[in-house]
Amino acid sequence: MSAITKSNNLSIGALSEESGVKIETIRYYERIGIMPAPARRASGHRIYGREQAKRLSFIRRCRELGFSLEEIRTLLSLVDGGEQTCMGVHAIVHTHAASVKEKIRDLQRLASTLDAMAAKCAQGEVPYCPVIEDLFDGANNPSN
Amino acid sequence: MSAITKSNNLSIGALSEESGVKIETIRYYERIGIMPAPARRASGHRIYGREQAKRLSFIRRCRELGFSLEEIRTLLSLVDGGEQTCMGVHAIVHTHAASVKEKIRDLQRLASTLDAMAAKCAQGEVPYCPVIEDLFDGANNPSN
DNA sequence: ATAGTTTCTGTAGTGGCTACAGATTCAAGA
DNA sequence: TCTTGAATCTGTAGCCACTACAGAAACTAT
Repeated sequence: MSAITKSNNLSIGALSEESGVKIETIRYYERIGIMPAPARRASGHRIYGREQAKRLSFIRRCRELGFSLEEIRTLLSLVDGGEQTCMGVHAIVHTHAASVKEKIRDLQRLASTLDAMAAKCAQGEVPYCPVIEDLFDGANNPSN
Repeated sequence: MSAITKSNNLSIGALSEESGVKIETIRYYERIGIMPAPARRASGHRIYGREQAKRLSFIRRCRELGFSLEEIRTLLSLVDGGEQTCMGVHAIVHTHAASVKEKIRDLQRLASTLDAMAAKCAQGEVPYCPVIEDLFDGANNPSN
């Protein structure tokens, strides 16, 4: 909205605030080569332009979607190299979506096991707990 | 089942095999104090007994349920201190279950966003991708 | 001039392992 | 007994994606 915050010469602090990415993280991204080294003032302070601000926001959105920095690197290299196709992007998105869904299934299994445990456990204030017993004696092991 | 594998003097390798926890991880658990330092042979090789084997299996099961080592440490200190109550255990299990469920919700939101992205993307083999556009131009930002 | 904020570089810590390197020790066969 | 190969030992460094410092320099405002 405000024209001021969309200035063309951003300090790292301004960029941080605008993008929601912490200063240290921005420098980290530069160090690992996922953000390009920006121009510098005579003093050595970094200055960023619109281009870089967009790139950083792209990275942040991808991170929020759970993409790894390696995946993001690949995505960005497609863009940078101009070899970007829907096919390539789709493959990455699809693979990532599949792994997210797998993780959901894992966690759902976990959650129901934990609920079952908690249900057993809630009953008493006695100094012996069936949950601990189960975990110690191998509740998941049919041979016991 | 076999009496042999349930021997009383386990080498670290035997313990590893029995518990399904890698040798390096067992040593790591010892280093961080979640497993007690075992007896040693004259040569310095570690020897474990039933007690420790049970403890390690307990830890492994807890890890499979997604408990952090800190949570496990707390659980174990309740057991070790004899202060174990259903209440205390229940609190830990319940808190953990809640955070698992929260993570599930997060991931479900992610998954549907990713699906929506993939759906847009699957269409063409052209060198411009709507997904990349969205991510670059701030699809989630209503002010754009 | 001075105070307070921002930025700079470099390094180390987080969790939960995992992977080495290089030295010893063990177990089994000839 | 000797030898070979497997197991174990210690210690350190790497993984991911940051985060948190320390100490110095440079900005901004009064």
